[in-house]
Amino acid sequence: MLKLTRKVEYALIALRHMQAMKPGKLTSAKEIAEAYGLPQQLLAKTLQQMARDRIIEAVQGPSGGYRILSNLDKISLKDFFEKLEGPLGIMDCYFDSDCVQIGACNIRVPIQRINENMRNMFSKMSLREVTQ
Amino acid sequence: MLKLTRKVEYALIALRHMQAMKPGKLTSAKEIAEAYGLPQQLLAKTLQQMARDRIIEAVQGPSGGYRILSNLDKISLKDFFEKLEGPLGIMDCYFDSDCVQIGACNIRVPIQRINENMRNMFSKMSLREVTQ
DNA sequence: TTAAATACGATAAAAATAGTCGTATTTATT
DNA sequence: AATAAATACGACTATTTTTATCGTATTTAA
Repeated sequence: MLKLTRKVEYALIALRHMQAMKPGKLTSAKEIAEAYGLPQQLLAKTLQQMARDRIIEAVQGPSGGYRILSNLDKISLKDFFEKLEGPLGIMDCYFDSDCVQIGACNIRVPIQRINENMRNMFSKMSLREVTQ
Repeated sequence: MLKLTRKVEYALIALRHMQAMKPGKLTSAKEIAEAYGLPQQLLAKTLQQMARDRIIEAVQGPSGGYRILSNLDKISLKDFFEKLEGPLGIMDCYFDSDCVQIGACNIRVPIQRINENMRNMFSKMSLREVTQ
């Protein structure tokens, strides 16, 4: 309950790994996968997604790989989570509107209050705090 | 991602329903299920669990049902979630130790920092804040 | 005695997550 | 120019988790 997905987990591991290296130096998906025993293909997809989101930069070809692109201080955990996994909320009704409950539901307002607290909390934490 | 389960959702709906009634009055699982269009048996199990946890009280026999037992001000959301779903944490490594990573993992410490923040946040919110 | 309610283990169904496969593209190296 | 090592990514499969149902027992008011 209230769990992160592997995708996010692998992303954090990879970022932390990249951050520990000399600036500008590239790391490949294979290298990270072997270092931490992660499924390479799945990790690669996660890295590709982060590249699309401009968090990291991808370099193709042999001796290619990935390196950190953004300033991780400026990315909140909330934004990071949402880039990888979509809207952050304790319950779907926060952004879905196809809930069958409609009028009957009696917890929508309190749930949104919890959501706000969560989003607020993750807004205040930067990605660097986690990766450094 | 970072979602509540239905069990918790149903529990909150039920609590809120009971709280809106005259003190001491009983409500049945059937009544709540019909009012909010929830699966009765699953809701019943959730109510039974809350009864075991002494959050609500169960009365058997016809004209039986459930009613609030605890002072909801004194139950934190953290305790409530953990009673229903077990330890609250963004990742299993917080309480599991059978993670294959063992030494290799490089995000255990930062993850635990996030966990602490989450637990702290939910410790500060009472169940009543959500149900009132 | 009956019926309406809780209690709960076992199982089934559905959904979400995790992982793999195959193939295309890019590009440094030879 | 050919090769090989890397990223890119859609489609698919497997696994796990969540959600829901079934069946039966127990309690107790009427």
